Amino acid sequence: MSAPVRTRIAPSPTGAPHLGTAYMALFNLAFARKHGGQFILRIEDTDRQRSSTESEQAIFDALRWTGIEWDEGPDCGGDFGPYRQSERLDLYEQEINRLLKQEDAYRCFCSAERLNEVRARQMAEKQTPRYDGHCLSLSAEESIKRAENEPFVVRMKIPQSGQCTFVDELREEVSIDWAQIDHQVIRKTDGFPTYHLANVVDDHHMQISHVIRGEEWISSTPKHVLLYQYFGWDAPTFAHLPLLRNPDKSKLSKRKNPTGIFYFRDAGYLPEALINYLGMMGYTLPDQREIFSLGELSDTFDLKRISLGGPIFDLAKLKWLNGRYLREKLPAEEVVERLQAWKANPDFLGKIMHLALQRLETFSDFFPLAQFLLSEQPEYDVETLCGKLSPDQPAKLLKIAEWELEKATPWDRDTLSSIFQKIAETEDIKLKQLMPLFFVAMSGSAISLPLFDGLALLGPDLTRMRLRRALEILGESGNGLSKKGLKSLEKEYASRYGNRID
RNA sequence: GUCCCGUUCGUCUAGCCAGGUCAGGACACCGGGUUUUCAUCCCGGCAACAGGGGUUCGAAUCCCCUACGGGACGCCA
Repeated sequence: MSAPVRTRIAPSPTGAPHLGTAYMALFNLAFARKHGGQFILRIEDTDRQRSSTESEQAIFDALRWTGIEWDEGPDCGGDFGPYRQSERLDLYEQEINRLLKQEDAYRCFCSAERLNEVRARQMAEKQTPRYDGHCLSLSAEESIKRAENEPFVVRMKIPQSGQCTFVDELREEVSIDWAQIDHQVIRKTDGFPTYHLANVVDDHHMQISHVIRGEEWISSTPKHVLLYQYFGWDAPTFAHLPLLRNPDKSKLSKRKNPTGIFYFRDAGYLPEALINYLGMMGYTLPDQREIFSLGELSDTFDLKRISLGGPIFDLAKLKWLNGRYLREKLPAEEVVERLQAWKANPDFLGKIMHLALQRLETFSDFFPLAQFLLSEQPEYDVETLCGKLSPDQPAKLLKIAEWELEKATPWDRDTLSSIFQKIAETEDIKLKQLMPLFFVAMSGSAISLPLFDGLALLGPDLTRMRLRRALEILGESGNGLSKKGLKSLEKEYASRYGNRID
């Protein structure tokens, strides 16, 4: 008589849709399907600064592209909506007030300055940074009164001692001392709930039965468990999956890997191969077959078969798999159709033609010119890349461009153009001298189609990989950035461009 | 720093829960064959139980310690 299985994926619409989202979605979906349950997409847009509707749309598009489908979500509705947290504020407010009334939470009026001081002192004394409970002693009357004209946050109370023990489906019991847990803010000054509160409230109200999420959440699970207790709700079953890793074993990051789902689309991978590959990261089907569809994964899916070591995302194996799909799973006619839908269509070729036309004498001239827009990565040697620049310059300029391009919104010709002009100015170098480097990094040749238009067509994900590849080539030839050089460049960049690297 | 999680070939992993196979498969790499080239395909090879201590007739498998790796420690999620 167990409750129906309902799983969810809860991405926040900040930045480009991440591979990790597809990875978690895949297992949530497979689990739901296996048990005849529902899979829900919920948008966690409680960060007002960083959330955007473009990003939300991109999540829909990216997941749809991979072939992952959700039963309920902001775009398709469902019986437990709305599925966008920014549309559920009343519910959170009501639940927060309940916690306040129960005295399981309290208002905190501490200033950011004071909190920073406290944190700095604790760090200096090598303690775990934690709220010191300053506002905990406020009386109910005083708290309410001050709230009328002072900004405040709401924090949840945490037991003074003892530990929280919860069951993770994949590792049995996990225990964490309450002393490790901070008095988590559950309502921000702007009135929005934080992740922890909204997540628990929504999972309950949406009747989520299994929370299958990344390992990074293990340490905050006690907060969630405690919230369920405060509310008097049954907690869902938790299962924390390993995190995808970079080749150096750190958590997969776009600094070291392509992590945007669109990278794979734009670089010419098949969604079914990508999904298949993600499915074999940390998981094997009972019969150990390596080529399988989402449906086949779902039919036999068993959470317990997940292996806990964080798998390294290996492009080489993904490519091999993609090749097998291309030559074994799809008929040639369909490959042609897919190829057309990819970039060999009038729309995309038209955009390139717009740039190439003046440079054509015959049709034969077209594809060589367009090649860099149709390939994953052009080839060139380090001499071509460096051109007339002094040896220490290319790496520095490429790195700065990589950082500056992070901020390019929208990703269009004019934005890109102004970014490169800014770099030229700040570095006190003529744009004309600066450009050959980027022409080569992007197209493999100093002579190519207009760069900014080209980059605009290429998109941020492919562009980033090309910059990185150029940096890699420089590194191999001994002209790269040393660890130290990178550090000092970061500092220099922060002061000169007024921007931090995060 | 503190806490939590993890650890089988370079990489993805099977085997572990219910101790007993030359520790199996795949990618990558190397060699050979097929192919007018290349790729595909086929055959072969290289290569791992992190270390130490227990329990046991017997440990990759169970227990403990150490090391290493990762994650978390935000009014981000």
